Amino acid sequence: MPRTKEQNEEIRAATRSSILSSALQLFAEKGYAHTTTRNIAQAADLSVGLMYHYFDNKESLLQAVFDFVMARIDAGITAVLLANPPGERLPRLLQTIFDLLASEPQFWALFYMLRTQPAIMAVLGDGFRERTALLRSCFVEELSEAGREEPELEAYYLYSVIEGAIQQYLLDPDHYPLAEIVEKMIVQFGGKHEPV
Amino acid sequence: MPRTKEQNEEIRAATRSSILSSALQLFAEKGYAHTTTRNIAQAADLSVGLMYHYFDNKESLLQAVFDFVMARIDAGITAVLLANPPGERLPRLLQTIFDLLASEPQFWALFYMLRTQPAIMAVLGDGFRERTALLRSCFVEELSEAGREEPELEAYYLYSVIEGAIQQYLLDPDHYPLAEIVEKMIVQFGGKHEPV
Amino acid sequence: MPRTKEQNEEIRAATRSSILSSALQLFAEKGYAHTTTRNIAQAADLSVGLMYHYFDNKESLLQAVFDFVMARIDAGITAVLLANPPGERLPRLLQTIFDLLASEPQFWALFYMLRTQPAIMAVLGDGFRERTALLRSCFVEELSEAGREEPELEAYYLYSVIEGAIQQYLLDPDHYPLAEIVEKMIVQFGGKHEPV
Amino acid sequence: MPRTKEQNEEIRAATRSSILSSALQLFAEKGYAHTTTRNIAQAADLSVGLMYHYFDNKESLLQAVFDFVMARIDAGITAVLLANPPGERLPRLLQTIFDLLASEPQFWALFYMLRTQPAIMAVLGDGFRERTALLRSCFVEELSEAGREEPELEAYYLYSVIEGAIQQYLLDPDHYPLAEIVEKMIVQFGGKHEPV
DNA sequence: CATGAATGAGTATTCATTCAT
DNA sequence: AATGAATGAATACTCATTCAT
Repeated sequence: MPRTKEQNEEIRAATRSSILSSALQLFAEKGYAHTTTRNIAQAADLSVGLMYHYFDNKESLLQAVFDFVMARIDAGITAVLLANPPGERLPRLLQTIFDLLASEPQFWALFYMLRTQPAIMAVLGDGFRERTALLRSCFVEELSEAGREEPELEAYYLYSVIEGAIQQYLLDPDHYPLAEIVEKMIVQFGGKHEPV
Repeated sequence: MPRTKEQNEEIRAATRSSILSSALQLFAEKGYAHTTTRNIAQAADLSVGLMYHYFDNKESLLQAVFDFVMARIDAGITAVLLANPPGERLPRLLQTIFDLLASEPQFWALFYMLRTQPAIMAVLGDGFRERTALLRSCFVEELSEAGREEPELEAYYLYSVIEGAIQQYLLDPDHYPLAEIVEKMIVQFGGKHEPV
Repeated sequence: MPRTKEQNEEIRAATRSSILSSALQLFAEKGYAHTTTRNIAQAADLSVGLMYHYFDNKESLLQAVFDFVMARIDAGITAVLLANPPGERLPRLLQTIFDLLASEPQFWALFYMLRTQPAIMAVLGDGFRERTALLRSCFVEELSEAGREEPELEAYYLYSVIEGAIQQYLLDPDHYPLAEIVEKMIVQFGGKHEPV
Repeated sequence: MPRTKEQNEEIRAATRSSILSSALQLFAEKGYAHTTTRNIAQAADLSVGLMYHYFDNKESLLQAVFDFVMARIDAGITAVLLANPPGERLPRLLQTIFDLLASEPQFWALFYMLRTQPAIMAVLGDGFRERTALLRSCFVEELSEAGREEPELEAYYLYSVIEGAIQQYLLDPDHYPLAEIVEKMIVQFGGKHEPV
């Protein structure tokens, strides 16, 4: 008797997810080029062949990992946007981003690793630019609502601080004063602008 | 007639430099992993074998390229330090860094590409951390001299803005408002702190 | 209610036949090596696993396809032999062969595709040689009955023309003058030999 | 001191030729799909990598082998055409073709093996059709010169006998009466047509 | 100093076949 | 009878590196 469709889909979902997280782990740890498909299969405790039942090739696995990571990030951001009124979201957004950094540093390590690889940007470049634009436009809206004078420019600036902070943290997590830096960001951008 | 020693050394220096700049160009363009030694040799217009007379292997060539780029950056920084008194160097330092970014973006592209590659950080990691610490200690000194209250923390923050700005610019050079961002940095960190 | 034995056998026969014709189609279209078992299963609209209930492996499926094709050819030949007296069968045999070529070219395409593959001839070689010998001995008998002087040699010659014609036709069905060629064969070999 | 250009070209020519003949041998013996690149390299007594210095990939090696075989066949045909006046070339052409068959059967084995493989015909198909058309037009000319009534049709017929004979011979070289068959061809097509 | 022919270990990918359900 | 998830051996191809000349 064959497995039912539901059984199969469960199996597929579980295996797929196992491959994805092994791949994420390894890509972040050793880099895309230095991670072999065999590495991934071994880490996910399955055969190479099976991996290819789930993903067409290494590149589309990368794409899927990227989407997976992005979905995680998006989920956090969306939750903040839904739970807070415009103009008060910035501190929460920052908190969300940096909480994720502390809890899942490999997400961001992967993110930046991919973003600086020309060969990979050829594949994922548009995805990256879209994300960046999206998040920055969030910032613009918040800064705008908060009555800041140059929301566009400040959004660029803020985005730069965030990215810089994330990467500095990843470079040396034990010494980078993440909490204070985040607080400083919030002070600089998060409070309502009180004109004299 | 055999070449004199000087002629030989000149040739060696020129060849070496040609290899280095070809490698830099290609690494920045296609990434380290996707650049073959043959690519580099062709770009530098010499045989693969000869390249191995100049560099032991691909990794040490990378190391040399890195040193080459760093020397270039250091030169600019040192010049600023020598030409200006403590407490007034910050704006010049920023200007120097971002001038180099505009004129030689591939320097920084390579810098960040390498820094996000685990496999490469295993080789160059210490170099990176040293540079970072060095430049940040410059900032600390300047901020300290300028009478800022939390020079250490501000140096971290400033460093983060700089890195973020550089990478945002590299991601989309045509739209990133580099000049305004730099100006904003100078306003935030470069002016003397005037206590009320 | 479980199926009766007859129902089961009917299903089996139908499934088996469906696999066979899918395989024939695909082998002829893409070649044996380029046809995957999955391809065949999909074309026959069943699972890979089930296919292996019907055929032990790809090779034995090929064997079965070959037998199937041969049976088809044999049937035509036998019918001619039964319906006509010795000495008058040659034109009908030719007609039968070339009618089948026009109606089911993939039979012959497969036939020759297999026959020129060393790896396949290792498996099917004897079968091929037997068929060839059988058909040629038919020719010998006919030519002999018809009073030709060198029936053995002429049978070889005739057989060669037939094979050449089939393959030329398969190479370029739109231009090869099949009908005229067959007619020429009949003129050359099919008429009674009238000694002066 | 590097090798001179001539030395290199000599080496390249020798190696290339060695690869080609090993590939021809193996393709003919085991078929294209069953011959691995490693097989070829081993047979030519060199490394896999080196093979790829000479041929871009397996397919282009096949193409080169095909061209090589064709050049050999062409050479024979051209020589006959040059050495004999129109109208008298047919017997010589046949002799040349079948001499080559006897001396280098693997040429023709390869030829027919390739021609019946759909996947390969996708690559070499045009080459095959060109050759066929060329040789047949030779026949047409000869038959025409010789005053035969239907040179076009006879050329098709003749071509078919030739192909059939070659393949029958390859199927069973020990028993196929090649010499007699060729003689018969010459009798049928090679003599001047003497109208009553 | 200079060349490029040569090596071979390493990698992504395919596919016939098995087997738990 | 039926499914399709799972296996892993096999294969084309790449590339850093060496070395004879």
